[in-house]
Amino acid sequence: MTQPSVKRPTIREVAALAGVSRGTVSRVLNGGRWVSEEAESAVRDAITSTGYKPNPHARSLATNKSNSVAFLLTEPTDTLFDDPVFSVLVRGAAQALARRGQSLVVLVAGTAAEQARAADYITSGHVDGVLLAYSSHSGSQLVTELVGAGVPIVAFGPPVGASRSLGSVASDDFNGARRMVEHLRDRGRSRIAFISGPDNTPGGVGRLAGYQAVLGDEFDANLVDRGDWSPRSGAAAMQRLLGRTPDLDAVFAANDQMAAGALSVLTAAGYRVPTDVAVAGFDDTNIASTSSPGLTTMRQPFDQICAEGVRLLLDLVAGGVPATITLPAELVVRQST
Amino acid sequence: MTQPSVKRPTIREVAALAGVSRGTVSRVLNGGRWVSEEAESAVRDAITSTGYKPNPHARSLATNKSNSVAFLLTEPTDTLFDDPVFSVLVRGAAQALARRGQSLVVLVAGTAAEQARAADYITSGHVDGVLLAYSSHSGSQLVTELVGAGVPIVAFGPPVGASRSLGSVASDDFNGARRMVEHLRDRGRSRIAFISGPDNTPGGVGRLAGYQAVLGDEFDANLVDRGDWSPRSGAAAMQRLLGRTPDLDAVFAANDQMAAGALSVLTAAGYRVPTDVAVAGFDDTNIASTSSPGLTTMRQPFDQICAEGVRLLLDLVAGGVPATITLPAELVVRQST
DNA sequence: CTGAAAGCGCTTACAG
DNA sequence: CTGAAAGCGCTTACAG
Repeated sequence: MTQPSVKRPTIREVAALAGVSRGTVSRVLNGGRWVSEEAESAVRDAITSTGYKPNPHARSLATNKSNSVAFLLTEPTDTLFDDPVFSVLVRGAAQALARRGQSLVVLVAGTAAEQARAADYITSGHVDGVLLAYSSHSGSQLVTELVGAGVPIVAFGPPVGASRSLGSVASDDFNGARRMVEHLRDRGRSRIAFISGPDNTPGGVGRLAGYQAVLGDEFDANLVDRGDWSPRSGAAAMQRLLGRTPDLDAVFAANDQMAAGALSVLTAAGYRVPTDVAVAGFDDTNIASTSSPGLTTMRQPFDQICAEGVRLLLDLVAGGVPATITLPAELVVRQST
Repeated sequence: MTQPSVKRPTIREVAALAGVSRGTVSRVLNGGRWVSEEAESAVRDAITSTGYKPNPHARSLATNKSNSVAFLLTEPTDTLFDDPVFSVLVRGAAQALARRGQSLVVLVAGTAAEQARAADYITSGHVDGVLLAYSSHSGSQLVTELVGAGVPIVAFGPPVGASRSLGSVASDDFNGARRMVEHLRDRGRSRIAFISGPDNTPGGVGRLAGYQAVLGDEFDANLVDRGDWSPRSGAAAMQRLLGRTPDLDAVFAANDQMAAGALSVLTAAGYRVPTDVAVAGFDDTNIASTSSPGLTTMRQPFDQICAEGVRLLLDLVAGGVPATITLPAELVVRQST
């Protein structure tokens, strides 16, 4: 037996109570321009006394704006979603949007079926734009489709591929990686290995390039291996590196998770960290402060990244042009180096 | 210069092309009952040839259903959101909802202002119901308000407080904790410490009770300390425990994060894990498999939890009554015990 | 099984 | 500054 709940008040009730037309109420609701002071205050009083709240669907229907955006995840497995970066981005984006009266819909689209559904959902008008989380090739077809449909999109991470039509926000991977390698050198390390992310991945490219840039002539391909961002892959890469270059005295992984994986392999193999081998990561997610020893890492300014990403996207929705924003990463030194 | 994009086809175009009324198209769209085969196929053809997609806002306005639910986070800080459990729940809930044609809106409401905004958002009709993530006292006022407004709610975690009006889904904390303590005893441990979550917290209560139940007469209050779920708090609790009961030979934390914090303190203090002290957690989040040594833990069946939570909530939205579901947790043994 | 019509609750030119 | 009215794109009794 549901409550015979009284019907919610509509703009009609408010108008009647305030003694004005519905149009006037609407104008008050939408900024209050072209409304006399008396009318405005009468309307505001009527709103509070009736407890009126605008029906968002009616509004969206009339304006053809949903006032919400999608957070689109196109990675296939749990591997990447488990990445703490995602929860930080989701939270940050939701908060930044809320401040502007917009909301965030989470779309998980790893499988082909999910991607088809996501494309449908997005192009149906449920959302005004899309925040793209670390999308690599796995989502490229979907992204291409969305771009073709004219959907405003901003990617977290450096632009890849169709960058002309996408906005993007990222931390400065190149200089961040350089900074970390310099830090390791300052600590007296000379055989610095690098565990990169997957090829062609946002983030993967720039960090490797930064590493190479500092090493210059000393660059040794044997000191470089690759993971897929997961801790497990970092551990495997570390194993291979130890086999190939047992004289390494530092390892810098392109994210914290792989660094943590590398750390556990080193520990298990009897190396002391940082005495024998220094370990460094990238991101400064909670895994960095949690592992023992604590992980030295480059902190991505996630709050800023989210705020700028949201701003960029809403600009695009309002008819602006795509921009690319790069923000500096900051060195955070802990016990591992 | 925006594309002078052709207007999207509406139900009107589809009806015209199919040679039927808009009502008939609508019936096809909504299940196809009371529609002749010829009419149905004509409509379907018209839909594909026009590329028609229903406008969700028009539909919501007419049906008074939003077809989306909120994922509400009422914890104040980053501490808890950093908890990997959240990203798992968000992802799982979003996927379970997508399968049913519904979507998930993320609402972060830690501050009072955010909670007021969230209440407004929810009661405005943006969503049909709420998935409540691990809400303790911090969100109780908001929850009370929502319950009062008749909003369907399902909580992740065992019911606390106003359980009569909320549905809930949780893993079996009590028996899960019992199982873990028994495992530690099987491993020959006799001085088993426990790090609990905050008082009155869903999850915190049952796990502590399970621990106590196994120990019975041997229960020693000195072996129990408390954290706030964060790694840092687990480390602090471990420190206190070591000071108070240096003879402990195992520590069981109520979640993986606190276990990881405890682990790092033990390691730093020169204890060998598990030789000197065994360490166990709860949840089986990625932190458990990442730490070294790997953490023995109780795995929560998150996929099931999400699926059941969504089912329950949609039932409630459809007029059902609140139910409480408890799912078994599973022991996962790694190197730390 | 099907169509005509009312209704969902807003917004927005258009006159004044 | 304000009201009357059309329009946004669906759904759903109601007749037939």
